[in-house]
Amino acid sequence: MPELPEVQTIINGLQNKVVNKNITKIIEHRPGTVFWNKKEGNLGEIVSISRRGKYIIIQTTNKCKILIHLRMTGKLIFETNLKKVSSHCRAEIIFEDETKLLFDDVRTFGKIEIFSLDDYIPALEKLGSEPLSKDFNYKYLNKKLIKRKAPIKNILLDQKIVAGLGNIYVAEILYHSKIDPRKPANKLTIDQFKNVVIQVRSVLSDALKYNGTTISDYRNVDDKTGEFQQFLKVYGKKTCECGSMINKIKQAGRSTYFCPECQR
DNA sequence: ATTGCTTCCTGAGCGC
DNA sequence: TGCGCTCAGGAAGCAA
Repeated sequence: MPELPEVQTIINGLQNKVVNKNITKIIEHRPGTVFWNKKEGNLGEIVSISRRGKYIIIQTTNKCKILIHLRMTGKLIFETNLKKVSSHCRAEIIFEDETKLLFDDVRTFGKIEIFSLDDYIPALEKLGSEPLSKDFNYKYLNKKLIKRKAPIKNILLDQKIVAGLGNIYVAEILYHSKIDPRKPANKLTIDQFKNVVIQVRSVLSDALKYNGTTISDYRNVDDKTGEFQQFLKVYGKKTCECGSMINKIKQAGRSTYFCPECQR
């Protein structure tokens, strides 16, 4: 569910709400949600909140890193009433001033992991380049994809190549790039790589501007929806602006939407 | 090394 | 109304 723009919107919302707050405790309501990769204890105050791919990274004064992944249906909701609990509350991060962050997650795939600051975190090390950074350019794509025969759709979903894209944005990016999602990655031309890079940046920054996309579950820290769903061109659509029907197929077990006329 | 299949879990929406 | 089926934005783990 939450992809880069949604995760970034959540982080932006957290900045002026929880930075500098002292974490009293983390309550786990559902086993299998919170993992301590170090001795359980005081985390201290929140120093910074950042993002890598779809991971939220919270650093604290006690040399800890809290890694949060929302997976499909996870939400982080800031709540000033300590007693209030959401419908699928899996964990709570409680602050000294009696405010808290609710970790709500219907499908329970999301995780909160606590590490020491200098721990090696394999999940982060494996990630590919950040799509909005300068490292992500056509040369990088060309180098990474030259031997990849899998469909370009599958490759763009691979976090080891680009970190932060999910099913919705990949569909939109390939639509704007006018590329057939079934096309083998190594068959793209240099011009197409260049175009993909441009469209990745364009779609993600537009989505960020509109606080992400809400299809069903996604909410920001104030429990508000995003607005980018009104700008989607193919994902979940029946017809293309060109008049032809949008095709819906399965790729690697996930639904792919594309316009057979506009995307070649 | 790369690929694609399965799995984790709950809930919504559909047809009958 | 209710049952059973399919589907859902992610990614680790596994086998081929």
